[in-house]
Amino acid sequence: MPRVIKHPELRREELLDHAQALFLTQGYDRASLNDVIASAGISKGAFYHYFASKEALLEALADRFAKQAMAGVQHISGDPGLDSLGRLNSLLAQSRRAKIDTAPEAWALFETIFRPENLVLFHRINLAASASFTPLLVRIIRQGVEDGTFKTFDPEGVADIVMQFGMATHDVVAKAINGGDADMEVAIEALERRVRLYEIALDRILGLPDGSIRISEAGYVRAVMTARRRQDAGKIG
Amino acid sequence: MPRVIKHPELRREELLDHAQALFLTQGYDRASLNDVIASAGISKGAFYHYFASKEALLEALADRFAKQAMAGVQHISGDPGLDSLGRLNSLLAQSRRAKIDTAPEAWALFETIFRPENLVLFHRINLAASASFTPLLVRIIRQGVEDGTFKTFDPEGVADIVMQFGMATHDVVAKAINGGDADMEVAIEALERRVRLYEIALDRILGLPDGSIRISEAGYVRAVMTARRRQDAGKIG
DNA sequence: TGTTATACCGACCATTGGTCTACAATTCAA
DNA sequence: TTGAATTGTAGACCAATGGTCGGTATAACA
Repeated sequence: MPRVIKHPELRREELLDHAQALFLTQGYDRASLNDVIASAGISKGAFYHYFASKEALLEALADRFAKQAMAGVQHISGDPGLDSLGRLNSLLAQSRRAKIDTAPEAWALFETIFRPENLVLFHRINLAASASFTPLLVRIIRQGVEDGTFKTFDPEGVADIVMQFGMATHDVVAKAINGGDADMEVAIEALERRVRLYEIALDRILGLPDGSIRISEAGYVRAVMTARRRQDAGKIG
Repeated sequence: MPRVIKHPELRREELLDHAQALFLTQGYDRASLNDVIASAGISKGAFYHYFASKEALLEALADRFAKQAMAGVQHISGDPGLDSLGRLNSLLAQSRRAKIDTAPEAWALFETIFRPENLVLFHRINLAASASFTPLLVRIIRQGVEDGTFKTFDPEGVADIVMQFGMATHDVVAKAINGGDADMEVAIEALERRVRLYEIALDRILGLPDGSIRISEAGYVRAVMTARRRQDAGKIG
């Protein structure tokens, strides 16, 4: 094979790109290291020059996801134009949008991504995202408790619950898809219904009137997906 | 190796026992099939006579856990001596006790069990348990909604949230242990605080006055663990 | 220019989950 | 009691996996 030398940063990103595509479509376990390096057109030696192990690759990938998702969210907790509830809503909506936007392939490949073999990857991503988001969340909830908007004795705990709700999406969709009919529409329906439940649950946990928390923009998932699909169809057809 | 033939049921259970011990202490991925068969003193051929794959072994193990956990819980949803809230409380408390009792090794090996490598196993156990518990939970919640005790538009969703809370224990403890100080006392403290939060969260999600839901029996985990430890110490010393 | 550091290659390795053939132990009909 | 079918067991074998290693080409810098 010809020897091509690239800027390290670039090569690293490339590797992450290929790993992402493979991990998302096949799952972390099923996608072999050989697949990754073949896809990236690189040798084994080169790979291990950049990552200490397959595990480390996963870690790095999750980190990148988390970092991307955090972009443009940092400012919210200090935004003077918003009250506590506004900040919380803003953060939730943004994080949700970021989640969907940073991995649109994943959401487009709805049926394949939400499979048990992706548990590990998803968990890692959420763990990384959690590590970044939680402090922000906690700060906002604390502020809300202090100014009397929210009512809870355990802001960290509530923040964790919020993150849990986010992670649970995976299981909700997985259940809708794998359990019986593999209909995408049904899965989306289930997802949106669940998000509505989470909103109200959060309202009540924080002692707010029903309807205060607004996570979802109705139809956003569907919009992203169908846009993607049209795009893919264009590519293939 | 000498050829020893055992009653199939027995051998199967034995295999599950050894698998359980290894999976719990080393994690599903790290414990190799060879480890399992070596531990069980059996050949590869024999193993594959009982299980179609390593995956199937995991599945069977999770099923066994779930089945054990379900024992003595079935009757609750029809208990005429309890109202909706009583049934829910009874179910939650029982399931929690079952969870701890059926895998006391796991809870005794607190530090080793709550590690990332056990994600897969834990998820499988909870999935299996979930499949059994959820219908019961849903039935109870539905009853409560009908008789006006609970207030929610999505009983299935609330049931899922309850299961989520149960599963989240893993992450709570994992965070307390892996993140910084490996102090067991701290981990238990965090766990019990979290359970209290879940209780109140559930109260509010279901539209009940704070303090209605009672999942925990304070100190139960600690009691089981210290008992175990004393026992182990006796064995070693 | 020479030399050190970096990026890269690919043969090689042990281990893994899994298959297969051979054979021993049981079961049970004749 | 015999003997064929079934069930349980052993272990050699397999392809594929994640990972190592010695070596080489390119870049960076003196």
